[in-house]
Amino acid sequence: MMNPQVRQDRRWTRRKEARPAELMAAALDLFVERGYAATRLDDVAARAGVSKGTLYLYFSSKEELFKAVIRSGIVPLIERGERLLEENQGPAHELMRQIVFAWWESVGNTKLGGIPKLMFSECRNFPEIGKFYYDEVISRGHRLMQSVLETGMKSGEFRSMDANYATRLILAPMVYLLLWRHSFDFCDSKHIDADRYLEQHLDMISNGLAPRSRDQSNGEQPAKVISMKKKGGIG
Amino acid sequence: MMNPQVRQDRRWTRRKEARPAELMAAALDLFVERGYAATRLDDVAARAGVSKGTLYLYFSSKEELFKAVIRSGIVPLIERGERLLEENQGPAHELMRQIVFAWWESVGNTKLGGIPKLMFSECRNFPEIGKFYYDEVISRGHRLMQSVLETGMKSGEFRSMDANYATRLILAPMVYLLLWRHSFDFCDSKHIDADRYLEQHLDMISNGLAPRSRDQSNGEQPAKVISMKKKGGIG
DNA sequence: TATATTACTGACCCCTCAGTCATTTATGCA
DNA sequence: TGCATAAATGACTGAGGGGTCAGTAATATA
Repeated sequence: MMNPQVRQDRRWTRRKEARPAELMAAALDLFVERGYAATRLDDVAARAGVSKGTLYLYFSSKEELFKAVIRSGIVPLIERGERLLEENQGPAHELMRQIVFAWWESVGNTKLGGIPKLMFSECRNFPEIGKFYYDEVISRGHRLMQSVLETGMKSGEFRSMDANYATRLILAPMVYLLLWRHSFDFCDSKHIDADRYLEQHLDMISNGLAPRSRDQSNGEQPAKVISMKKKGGIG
Repeated sequence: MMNPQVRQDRRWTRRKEARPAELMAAALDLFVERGYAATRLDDVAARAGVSKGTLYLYFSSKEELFKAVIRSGIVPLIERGERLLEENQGPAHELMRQIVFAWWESVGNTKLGGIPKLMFSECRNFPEIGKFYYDEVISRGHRLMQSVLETGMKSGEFRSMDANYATRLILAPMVYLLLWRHSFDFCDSKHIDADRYLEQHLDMISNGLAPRSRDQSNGEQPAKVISMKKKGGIG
């Protein structure tokens, strides 16, 4: 809409190349803010600086627009993550740090962070898109983190455990942070500081709740104190 | 004839007392399955075995029905959680176990588990309900877990750390499990086994990824190997 | 400047669905 | 048995919004 040439006299200009991206950006904003159903195509078009008719020149339906938003927004990101892993071979815990913060900077802390929220909300209504997102984003992201974990286990940096579930448990608080940001954060007087949250996440998954040797000595073996073995009575 | 038991000849019966609960149950199912906007009141009524007109005898609007579903479904649960904590005073790690699994049995593994998903999806569209849910459920649940954590820190069972963020990090994978169940689980060929997932969660937050002493010795201090200190190069 | 092309507009169509209400049916009571 | 009343129905209404298309204005070409 902001053409550098002086265009005040023109009612509109032809910008075939730029329209789809602008429409998708506008749609992303509104879908994230209001959800799929509550987003009106008139509003999407208005935000992109065109009329609804123009929107239909580039996207054949609301659902197609939705698909395009998801695809174009997310696929480049996961590819970037995979490249990042290939290029670096440091210790597993360092790789994990890097992935966590790179993800936060390129997804969590940008408007793209709204996409996961959107997908969680809508994937039951659009199973096809849900499957696409699962295959192209979730499972690839999962594989990425799992390979880091398994590397660390092989090297002895991490203890051995079920890598599938451990991966889910590492990713869960990250995704949860995103979902929180795009839902309840507005109710929360003390907003989450993402860096601290992620920092403490890394700290907790590596060190757990166990007291460090220097912290405290209460006469019991830490390993015994902190183990939560199955189905005990409540004492 | 005129036998109250025989009702095949009646087109419908008067059941003033039972209707609201049946309508709310039907609405919960459909709201969770399809989201608020995509749920038709005709369908809710049909599932409850009445007509749409009857629905409006008991709820003045779709939004009021939604509020009623949330309120009636969730408030008893959090109260139960608070009672559970008051009644028990075992070691912190045992209390945590109990809360985690009690929550799973009474919320996660029932149809009530759909409510958090619903709230995450819709709270931006219904800020008033979102605030209500935040105050009456989220922050109370948070306080519950945080008090367990702080107890454990005071007793030396847990190391000391920021209790607010630690609480979030403990609750996040639990809520995430719920959200997953109600969104992407249908795409996932290997469905999450909730008990194993929660078990491993308790294990990870207490023991972290650090190798246990008996697991492996690679010549470094475990405390050093597993610590993920800030901003290192990738080596 | 004249003509052809096409990006873009916006009024309109039509269906869906929240919400209404006149009517019908069940039930308590005399 | 009949009447009064409340519970339940389902056809109806009107607004909102997805989707269309005849027309208009910008640009390319000559």
